[in-house]
Amino acid sequence: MKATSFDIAYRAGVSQSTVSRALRNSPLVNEETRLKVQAIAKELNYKVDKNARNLRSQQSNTIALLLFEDPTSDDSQINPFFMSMLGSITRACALEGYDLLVSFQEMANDWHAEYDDTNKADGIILLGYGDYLAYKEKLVHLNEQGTHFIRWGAEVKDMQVSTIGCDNYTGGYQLTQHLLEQGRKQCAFVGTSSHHAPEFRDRYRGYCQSLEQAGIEVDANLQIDALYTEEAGYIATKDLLTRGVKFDALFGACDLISIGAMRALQEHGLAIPKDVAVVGFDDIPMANFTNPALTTAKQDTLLAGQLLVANLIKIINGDAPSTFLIPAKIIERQSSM
Amino acid sequence: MKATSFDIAYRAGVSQSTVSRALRNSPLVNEETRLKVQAIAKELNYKVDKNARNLRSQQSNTIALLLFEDPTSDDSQINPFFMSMLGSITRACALEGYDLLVSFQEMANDWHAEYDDTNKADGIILLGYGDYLAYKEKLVHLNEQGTHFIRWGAEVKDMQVSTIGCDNYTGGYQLTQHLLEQGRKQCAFVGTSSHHAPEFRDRYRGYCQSLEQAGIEVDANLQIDALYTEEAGYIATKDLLTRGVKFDALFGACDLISIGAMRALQEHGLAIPKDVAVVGFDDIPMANFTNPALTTAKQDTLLAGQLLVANLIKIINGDAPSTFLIPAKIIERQSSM
DNA sequence: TTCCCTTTAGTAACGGCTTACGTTACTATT
DNA sequence: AATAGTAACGTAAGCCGTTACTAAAGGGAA
Repeated sequence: MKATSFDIAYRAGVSQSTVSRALRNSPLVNEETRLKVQAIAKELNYKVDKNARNLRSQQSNTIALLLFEDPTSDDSQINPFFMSMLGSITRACALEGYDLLVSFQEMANDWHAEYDDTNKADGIILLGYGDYLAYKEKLVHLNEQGTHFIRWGAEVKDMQVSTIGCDNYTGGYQLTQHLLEQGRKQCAFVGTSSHHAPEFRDRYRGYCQSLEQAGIEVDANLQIDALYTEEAGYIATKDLLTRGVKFDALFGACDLISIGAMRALQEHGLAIPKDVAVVGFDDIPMANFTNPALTTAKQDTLLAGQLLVANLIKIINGDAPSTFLIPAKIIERQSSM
Repeated sequence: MKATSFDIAYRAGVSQSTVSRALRNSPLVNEETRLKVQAIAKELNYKVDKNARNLRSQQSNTIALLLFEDPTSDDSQINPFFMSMLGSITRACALEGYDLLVSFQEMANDWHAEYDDTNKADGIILLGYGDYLAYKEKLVHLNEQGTHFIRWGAEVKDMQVSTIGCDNYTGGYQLTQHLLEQGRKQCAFVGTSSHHAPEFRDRYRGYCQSLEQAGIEVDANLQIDALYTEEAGYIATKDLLTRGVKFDALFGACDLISIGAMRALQEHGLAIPKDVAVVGFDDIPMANFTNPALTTAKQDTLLAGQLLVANLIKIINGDAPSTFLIPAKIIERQSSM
């Protein structure tokens, strides 16, 4: 049978409340008593019952991480970038003394009331892509309910929402600059530019800015939609090629897209980077192992995780929402040089 | 303020216990009453407080996943294979109605008393590599404490422990068979063969079995230690090459090792698969994107996750521990053909 | 009508902990 | 000596559900 604080109290000859205090190192209990209690607790292999503690103190010391995947993938791989985020968030939580509840969700579901409301978690981290409009609606709900949450991604306009995100705009700008510096003139952009994927849109805006600044007109024919996956990148690039569009550089809106694009290019007999220089975005582990290795904009997932967790805890403790942009760092590899 | 079952009881004109029953669809409450209660609950946006429920019912409907990483990596990438496992476990938990608490641990820590004991989780899933001896010791502790747990990996001898694992032996055998069928004669094995890494050892045993069966003597010079990482595979292979060992095939004990090995081979001016055929193990996402794409033994992570979760739940419900081996499936790609 | 069985609710006892408040025994103050 | 202050505990009231036990009402059989 599991020992309770009463068992300890009995053996120590003190009241149960004293046990509770002693175990929490309260200054209200005498050092001697405290040591005795703690010794007995250890002996009995006692562990505080988290449910009881949480119920009483009305907080769980737990953070819920909701990971949204794009709807097409049921059993397929999760984007490695989010996996990396998950890793750093896990670590950050551990450091801050919080437990982490992980849950994969689809946007359509009623996730917005499942954690904070039930006292299972003190706050929620939102991570992932998804239908942006539906998403925004749910964020409003969360705000109305007074749920503590923070999200990763591009800023949400017209709303007071804590957001940690990458500086996609500058990242997109710098990547394009890099391509131009390599002497490339016609740079394709594979990835949607619409507001449904705000991160991609911002990268696209950076791309446009760079081109315009260099006096190059943005050519709509050089942009083609693609969402998140290797397959999407492959198909879109294939499409571009069969349409006979000419380009000597290709900017994939995320690494997976770029990897798919490289596959399409190589199948088409094009050499990378000789015929087409390719860049991606994210710096997923794979990027370093493609052939040639992929130039990309690294998002600092370690920092991102730390900021997400630290700021969420601030929010839990009553601070106002705040927003941070993390700079992206260009990692130059062979695919563009 | 958050609504409690008392609030609902008051509005519905029934007792709080009736509310509790109604919300749990107990047959002890009249249909009409039940619908009324449920309607009010919905209206008030009521959610059961998990802490109270768990405290009372002495179970948490939560599973804890402990992920062990090899000690060298602090902020580096987690092995993609485990990430894939994590994904499938998450999904399996969701399907079974369990929440998932994720925690990264180091073997050295006191993880063996942190979850089940505190009623935070009903059971624990152990995942990852690590110092096997220390690990085994902790497993004994867990067993003594009556903790409900299950693990992924090679079987642990002399112990009653539920284990789900891949059939590493047969996988290793088949991969080697595959290499032999390609006409390769001298096959290097990069990966430790010691009992510290039981998965690797089993793969090595399969490798030996295949060679012997083909009448080829196992050459100790062709085996070199390497643990888990790309870097380790790179260094080990480099070592092999500088020692002037001749081989026309290379079996990496896991994909990351093989990827590192391929890097070393290519730097050394060797063509894959022409000069050296390479195979790996795991089928991590990267394996499909290396150049050339890596032939490997796919571990069915989806099935693995389901089995881990399903069997853990059985154990939680009082069933005896049981063990399953999942077959590996050879995925033939260009690196060996 | 009487007795018994069902159906449907209500009452109240927990689950194990935190913490506000009350109590006791001393020491310090005037 | 009377009073105040303090350190160190004890008492008990919750936190919010679940569920064993009890009760009331209605129906059918004898």
